Amino acid sequence: MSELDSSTRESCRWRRRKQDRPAEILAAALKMFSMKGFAATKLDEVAKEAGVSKGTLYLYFDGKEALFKAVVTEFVLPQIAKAEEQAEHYKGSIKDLMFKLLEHWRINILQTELSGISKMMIAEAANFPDLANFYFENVILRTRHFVANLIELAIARGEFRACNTDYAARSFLSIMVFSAIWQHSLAPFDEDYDIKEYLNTHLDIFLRGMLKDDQG
Amino acid sequence: MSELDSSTRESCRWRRRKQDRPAEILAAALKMFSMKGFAATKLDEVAKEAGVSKGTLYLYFDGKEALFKAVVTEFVLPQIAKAEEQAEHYKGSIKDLMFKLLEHWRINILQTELSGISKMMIAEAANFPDLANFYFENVILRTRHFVANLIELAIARGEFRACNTDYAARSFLSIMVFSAIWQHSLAPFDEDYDIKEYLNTHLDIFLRGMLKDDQG
DNA sequence: GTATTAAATGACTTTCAAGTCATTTATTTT
DNA sequence: AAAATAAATGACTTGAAAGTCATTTAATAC
Repeated sequence: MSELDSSTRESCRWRRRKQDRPAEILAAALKMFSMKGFAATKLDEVAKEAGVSKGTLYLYFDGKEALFKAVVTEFVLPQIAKAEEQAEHYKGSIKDLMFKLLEHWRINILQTELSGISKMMIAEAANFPDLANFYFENVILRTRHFVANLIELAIARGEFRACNTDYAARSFLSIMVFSAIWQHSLAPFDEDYDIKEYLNTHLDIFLRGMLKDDQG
Repeated sequence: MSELDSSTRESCRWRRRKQDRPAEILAAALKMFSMKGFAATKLDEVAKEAGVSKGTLYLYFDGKEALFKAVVTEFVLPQIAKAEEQAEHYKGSIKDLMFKLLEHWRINILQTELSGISKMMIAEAANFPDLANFYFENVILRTRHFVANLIELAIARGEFRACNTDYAARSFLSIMVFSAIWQHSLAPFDEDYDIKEYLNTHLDIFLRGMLKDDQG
């Protein structure tokens, strides 16, 4: 009944939808932050995108910074959890797992709005230290530990040569983060840039540099 | 005489220094753009840093965008020319040259204000497409061709294995650009981050991945 | 069907920074 | 030394966006 009402009552200037508003606002915020960055995103735009007024936005979130933290918590952290889980149950070589992870990154992060968050945070960290600290603690450190553990495991298994696992993890993650940054900065000017080719070439070089000579 | 005057005449509210103003303003702009990025830099701040009023700034430059292009032309392009020249006269292996280039990058770019320009441009490209296009054409493409040519030479000499030189160049440059980005974004939160260790580990992996098995 | 509640609005206030220009004053010319 | 020139100023205009709040109105309770 109320379903029918909602689509037929054109007389309504707006409807009460307390349940759905937060999610709709967060989706709009993700889109705008990803497209324009933190400072350049106007809350009026987020509100418009979410189909509400700016006042409503302040009804559900304390302001711009709170909105961003909510976006990270809602959309980014679950992705990390998913990667951790995938690794936990993986049976093959670390080399193969890294291919899988990078493929997942390309399809589910890079080519979606999520990659805009990586780029945004790194682009504006210097101007928003509180956000930067939040992101570093919750996203960067957690991801780095995850990758460093993988590399340690690969060394223990005799798959990778011994090295400083912390810095090797930074190298691997640099590839991913840089691809996100490029995607949202100069890639539009880089006419025959092929993301897949870029990631594959980079991973290929990385693995040749990490594998023991008898592996491969 | 005029030297003495300039230091003793305290009564002057300001002095006419048409010759020196542009360079002083550019140095101030480099500093501020590097510290805070393009959008967040206020021209009042640049003026203050340069020891002039905002009006004077507009006397010498057409506005914020013109100021940035002048900064790139004045400070960034000469650095690329210097690298091209260094390579031209280099006698050793490409591997050794790459070490040298990365060392030069670390000392003369990364740890100076110049690295802030790399970071700034990539951080804000999406919001300033005109600047981004200028930077891509004049800085990125030129640098990429430079590195791709080096790699091609290394392959021709039998030092590197055959590969897609364009994408291998992107990989190598990613390392450098990412280090600049990190320096000006999350490095301040990354407590035991060691730039030298990061660059060396990354270059080591890159070269092991590129060298022919009999080289090294 | 009337009263009550609270979701939603959007005009308003405030703050901030880009860009302008009439005025001031250092320097040069005569 | 007076007149002319142009370097430099800073108060002002303009516009934009964050955050507020008195009012409106959809939904619910009685």
